[in-house]
Amino acid sequence: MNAPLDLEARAHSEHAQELRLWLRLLTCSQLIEKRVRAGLREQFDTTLPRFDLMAQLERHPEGLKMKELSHRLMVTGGNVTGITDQLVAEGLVERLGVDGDRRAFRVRLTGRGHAAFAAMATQHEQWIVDAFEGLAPRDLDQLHRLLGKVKQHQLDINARLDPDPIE
Amino acid sequence: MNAPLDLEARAHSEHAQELRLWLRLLTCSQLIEKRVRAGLREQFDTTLPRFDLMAQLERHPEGLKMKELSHRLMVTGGNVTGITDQLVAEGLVERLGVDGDRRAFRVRLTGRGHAAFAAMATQHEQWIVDAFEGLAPRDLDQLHRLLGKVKQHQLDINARLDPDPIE
DNA sequence: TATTGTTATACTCTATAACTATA
DNA sequence: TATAGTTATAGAGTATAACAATA
Repeated sequence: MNAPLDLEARAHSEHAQELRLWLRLLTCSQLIEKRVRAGLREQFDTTLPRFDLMAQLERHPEGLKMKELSHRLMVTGGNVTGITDQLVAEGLVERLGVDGDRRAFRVRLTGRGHAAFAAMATQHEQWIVDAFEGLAPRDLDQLHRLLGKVKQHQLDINARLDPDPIE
Repeated sequence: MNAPLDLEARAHSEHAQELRLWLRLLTCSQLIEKRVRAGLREQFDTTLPRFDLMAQLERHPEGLKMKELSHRLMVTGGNVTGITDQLVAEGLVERLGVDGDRRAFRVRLTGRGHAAFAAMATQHEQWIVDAFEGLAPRDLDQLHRLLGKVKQHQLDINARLDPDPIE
């Protein structure tokens, strides 16, 4: 993996404050994400989208429908089918029928899937703790709070651009 | 594009503070990046890696070697070759010889490339200003400062894992 | 021998659109 | 007609490894 020398080169004008902030935000998330992806690949032979799908299912022991997964993971339906197929083939998740709608499935973690996710989540948590160990708890709080404003603003923009509210 | 409902579902344990911060950071950067990528595609028929490569060259009017681009963009050499080939084919960048080393090239923006980048950069800047318009200047400063700590810590970790200093 | 850059290849992730089956 | 999910396809983005030319 190369060193991130100069991604911030994109900043160049009178709105340099926002640009520099964005490029720094992007660099931070890329650096952390690269380590997480590499770790998932090397230690668990899996990928971030697969981990994220399993994380959603761990939160919803009763299972989630394909459409719900698609929404929550911010990807289109075909991708969820592909990732789910892989996980089904490995016995980590299963598709169950939905009462009253024979078109739909609930996708749920199997026992093996739950155990496998627990092992990955423990390691994942350690990577993240390491990534932020340089910051005081007060800094963590402040960052979380400020990023909350940023996140809410993005959601507002998306809602305005694409008035497709959450069911 | 779907709404990012519940990516923060990954957080689940006693280190919830770090996990929630990480997932929020990731969500923010994904939301902004998706809009930037979509805009570059729709309005300029280009991609983020191409934009980033041109941004590096704009900063270095004398040109950069392929290896330097690879380092700065955090991708491996083959990718830089591919992106550069596209941009050369469109007349936006050019490869020039390097005195004293016939293996290497300098890659440089052409006049057309410079003009094309200027138009994209103006629009890009507006997307980013919009993305952060909900925050007070004071918040922007604070975020920038805190993310500076995060970034530095990631660089320290990478330097420790991969002692491959910048030439 | 090491380095610069290219080529070839493969894999993951993604979006789009056409499709099947149910509703 | 509309919806849930699948399939097929194409393209972006990436890494790896083998290679040619030069140092």
